[in-house]
Amino acid sequence: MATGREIAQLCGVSVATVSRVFNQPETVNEETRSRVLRVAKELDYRPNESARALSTKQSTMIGLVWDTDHRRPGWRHPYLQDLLIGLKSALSAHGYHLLMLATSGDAREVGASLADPVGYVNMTRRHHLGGLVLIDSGSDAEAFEAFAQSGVPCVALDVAVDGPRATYVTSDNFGGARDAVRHLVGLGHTRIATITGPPGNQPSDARVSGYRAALREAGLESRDEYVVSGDFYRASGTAATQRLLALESPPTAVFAASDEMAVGALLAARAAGLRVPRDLALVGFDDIEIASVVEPALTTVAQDKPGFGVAAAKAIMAMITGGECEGPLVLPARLVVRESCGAVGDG
Amino acid sequence: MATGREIAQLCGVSVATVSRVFNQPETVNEETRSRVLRVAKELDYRPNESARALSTKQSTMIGLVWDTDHRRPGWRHPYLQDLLIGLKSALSAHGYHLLMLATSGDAREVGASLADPVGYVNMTRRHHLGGLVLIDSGSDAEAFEAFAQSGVPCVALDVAVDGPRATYVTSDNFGGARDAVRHLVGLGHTRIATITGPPGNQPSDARVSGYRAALREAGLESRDEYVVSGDFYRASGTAATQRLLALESPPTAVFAASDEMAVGALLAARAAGLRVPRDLALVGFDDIEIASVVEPALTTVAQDKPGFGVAAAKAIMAMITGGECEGPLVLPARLVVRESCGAVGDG
DNA sequence: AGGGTCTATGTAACCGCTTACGGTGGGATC
DNA sequence: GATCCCACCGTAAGCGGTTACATAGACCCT
Repeated sequence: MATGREIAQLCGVSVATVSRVFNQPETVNEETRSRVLRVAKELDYRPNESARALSTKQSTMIGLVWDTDHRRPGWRHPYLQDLLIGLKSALSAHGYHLLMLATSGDAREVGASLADPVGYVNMTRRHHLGGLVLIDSGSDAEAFEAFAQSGVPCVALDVAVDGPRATYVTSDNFGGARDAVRHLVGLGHTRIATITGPPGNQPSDARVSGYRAALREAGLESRDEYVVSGDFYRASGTAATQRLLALESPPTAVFAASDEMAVGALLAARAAGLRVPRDLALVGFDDIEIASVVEPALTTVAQDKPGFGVAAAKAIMAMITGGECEGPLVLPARLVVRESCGAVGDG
Repeated sequence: MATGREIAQLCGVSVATVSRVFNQPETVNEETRSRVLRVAKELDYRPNESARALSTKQSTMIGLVWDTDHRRPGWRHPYLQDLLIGLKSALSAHGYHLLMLATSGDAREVGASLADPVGYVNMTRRHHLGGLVLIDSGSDAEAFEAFAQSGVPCVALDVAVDGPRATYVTSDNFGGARDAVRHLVGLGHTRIATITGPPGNQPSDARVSGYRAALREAGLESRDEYVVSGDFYRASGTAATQRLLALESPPTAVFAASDEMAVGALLAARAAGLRVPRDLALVGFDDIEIASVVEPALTTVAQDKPGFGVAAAKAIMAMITGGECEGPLVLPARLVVRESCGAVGDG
């Protein structure tokens, strides 16, 4: 690889000038600049990122904190791939790259884990990362708080954080859930239950609030027995539905806080001999791929999946360049009506 | 952040000694070493990766080449998430991180794209990456070849590459397909068709070979009209199936080279008033999440998804440390029998 | 003509770590 | 007791950039 020094020699200028050509082009004479650029192109010069980072104490990398170790096996993030696509393309536009931080330690003690956010933060400093993207991995709000407080620009997904240079992006969980339940209400249901995510999980809590709000609006009482908690996984949706169906006055419609749980509910209904949507209407949340494929296709609340990545990237870049961080970013959540709610084709 | 110099001063040693403590511990006196380590711990010292990389011309990062830009919208890699989990955990064990390289250019010409592998390769040198992981993104075999030839250790997924320090990891597509079709043969089918991936796609080609081999074994003739090509997407599965059903002597069983296409086939069958598996048996490939959820659940060939990541990481690390690169790694592909082939519970 | 300004460039220190090379002291060897 | 070896450690030269500061010339003004 050609170095700046070589270019300098070939052009008869100093390395400082070469550096300036790339960093403050306006300060160098038109003719000199083009000469340097030409030679640089000929030599296929690429500035050494390590040297640059060492010198400026700033790299062109953003860290991705995604803890996979403590997950339940079988768990899949509902929209990781789209998120990455969005993140990557938005960061690319600024010349930034995404660094997936290693989580477990090794002999050299590179390690970091959510249990030890300090480790991550130090990784961040080690690599002079420009910022951090935190992917919600359950109920790690406390751990995330440590990141947010560290002063490193960071944006969390699906969990509210507070810190000097921290924001978060999340869907309009409240609104999405409210719309879903409104739709059910509009279809004539009065006994509407909900299956929630794990207690304390923020998106889940917001969805429950939306559910409650829609009931209130409609003048329907909200019964505690109709709010049963799951954990976002499919099996919990099945179990929750079984409990609901065993009630003295079982619901005629269920709003599940995740598509996985909605599928679980579907299985439970099927097992109980109920037909969906005729005997039990179902609405999910997330709009994962499965949603459109199950029989009947799942009515659900879709999130702007790549939008998460794009929004996160924008927020990070804003903090890096501007310094000020924006307030929480909430993305629209849109009800997509399919078959499981009994209103095919309706909006 | 504490630097090596600070530690050196506090310990009354030179920076060289501090460096040695971390890189060649055996060359430094027991007592000195523990003193340095203690102070390092107190100061929460973390070596500066940029400086280290600059000095050694080797970073602890592996590049991930995953071109999302030229993809059809809506396309999702069948097992990206598992792949990443596997990759990440295996790399972490060696203290390595995964860098998702930006693909599109910006003002600073950081850019790189599969169309310009040289760009990526330069990114690689810029960051002193230890190696590259190439994710198959269609039929980019030619582009990948350029990476493989660049001399950077690289391992490709699902596409054979050849180069001084390159290997690839793939499933036993041939064996998996053969098992699938054998199973169909064992069920009594004699008119078995296949829906392939895009022509030239290596996993697809191997699956077709497996299909042919199983027919040959069974003494069944392989008719050209029974081999219709798709593109891995769902819609192509539907279209292909329609063509197959319109044949004079339509098949009674279809082996699709991807689950997405199998689902497409399912839809086509349903639309044609056929019941699966009674009127048409179906087997897919990949075992994506959808497979177990559709009605009827899809019999398919499962790949060892996290295994891809782990194998890729191992191969890379072997090349980095050992120098020699291993031959192609082929992971087992296992037939999982569900309902769509008509042999529930059977092995 | 002398002084002030502005532009374009060079000089050199520095970022934090690695490593080749050389030096020191103590024990073993003859 | 001179020699040699070895374990341990320091000195200093990089790695390839960035940037504060200095310099030099051109131009304008009084």
